[in-house]
Amino acid sequence: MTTTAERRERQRTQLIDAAEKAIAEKGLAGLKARELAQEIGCALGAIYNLVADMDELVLRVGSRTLARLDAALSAAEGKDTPASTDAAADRLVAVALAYCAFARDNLQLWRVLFEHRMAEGAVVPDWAVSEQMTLFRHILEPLSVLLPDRSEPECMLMSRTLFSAVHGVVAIGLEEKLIAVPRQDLDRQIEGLVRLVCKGLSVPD
Amino acid sequence: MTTTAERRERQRTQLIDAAEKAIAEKGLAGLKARELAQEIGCALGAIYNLVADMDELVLRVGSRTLARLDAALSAAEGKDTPASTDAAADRLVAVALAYCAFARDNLQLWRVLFEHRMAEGAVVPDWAVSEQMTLFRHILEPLSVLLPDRSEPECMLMSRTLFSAVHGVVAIGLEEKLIAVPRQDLDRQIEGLVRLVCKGLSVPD
DNA sequence: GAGAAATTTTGAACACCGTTCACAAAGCTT
DNA sequence: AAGCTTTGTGAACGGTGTTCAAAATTTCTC
Repeated sequence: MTTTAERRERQRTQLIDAAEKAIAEKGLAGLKARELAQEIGCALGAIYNLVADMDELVLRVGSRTLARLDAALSAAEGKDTPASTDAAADRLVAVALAYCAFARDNLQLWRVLFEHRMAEGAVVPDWAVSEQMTLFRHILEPLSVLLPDRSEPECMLMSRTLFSAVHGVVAIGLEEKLIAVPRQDLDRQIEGLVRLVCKGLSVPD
Repeated sequence: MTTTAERRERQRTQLIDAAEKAIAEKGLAGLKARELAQEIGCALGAIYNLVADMDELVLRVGSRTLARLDAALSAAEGKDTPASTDAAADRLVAVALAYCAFARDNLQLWRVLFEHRMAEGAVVPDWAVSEQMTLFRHILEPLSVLLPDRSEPECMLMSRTLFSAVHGVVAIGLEEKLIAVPRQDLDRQIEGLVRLVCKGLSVPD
């Protein structure tokens, strides 16, 4: 016997599935409540029994994307923790390139992680925040090897900066604006940037 | 005697003024056709005699923002072209910091430059593209001093990468997401990043 | 200048959006 | 089976950008 709660949970999953598919195919602007209702076979208003509003739905899709991104980055780095600075640099490069590859392969879903701003005044839920933070271990760990004599907060700060820098190159590179790094040069430029930073960090002033 | 064309041109300017003000105060989502019509004292439909659609209006506002950004960057760099690599690095730092300051002081208008994507299939007009390209001279010029033995296309590529990297740090830093570099550390991190890259570029492998 | 023709301005109407809510249907308890 | 509670429904609401027949205005012609 399927309880009401179980069925609802299943339907909620269907809804997120449909939303994920819609965003992947048509972008965030292509996410329509009426289409979703038709897709999962329920009334328009029923959607609001499954999620509070469209914002929550987008957030849930983002959560999935973040989980897949985490998996992709984990797969990219070698199993063992890097001991030498060279290995740490290699690992940072691998993570950056994996980030770029993921963004390319999941363009629309990845964009949503950043282009979606909450409705006026609404606060991002805690679970969404902590999900984002866990991703930083992929950078923080190798970076700590490169910066053995800096404090943990300082390493964290540098992690954020490095992430933001690589993210910027990827984000603008995957737009088709003319100011962008051409797609064919993207991987090379990203690797170059990360190696440049690693070299700069390990060379004394 | 004011001809029809003159009056129309004046009204178009009023419209862009109103749109600029609305975006600066309330963001891109706060740009409403009906409010603009009321603001400039014309009928709703009259807007479409002045611009083709809202996309064009946003583009025109962006054009103004780009012009002010160009002026801000020009003001930030010293008058004379840098001869030494040190001076070139200082200039790149100054430009990056000026970029950050401009973004901070013109947050909503600056965001529009990047977050606005054209409606399906519509192509960005040529004038908008060339405007963007001219901004690169602020980076390309000092960078050429730092990279005397690289080809011009290679310098251009490096310019795009460096711009994208700094842009990423600024863009994420000015969001209030927790993954961001804290605002108080932003300037320091940007300077650090640019100096790191400059150092890496001038040191032989 | 008067009248006709062309042009411009108007705002109601249209298509579409997310969201709500009175009501109908279904499920559950007694 | 009856009554009560929970859930599903889709028309309706307020909002958006855009259109277009008609009204107002300007321009042209004689």
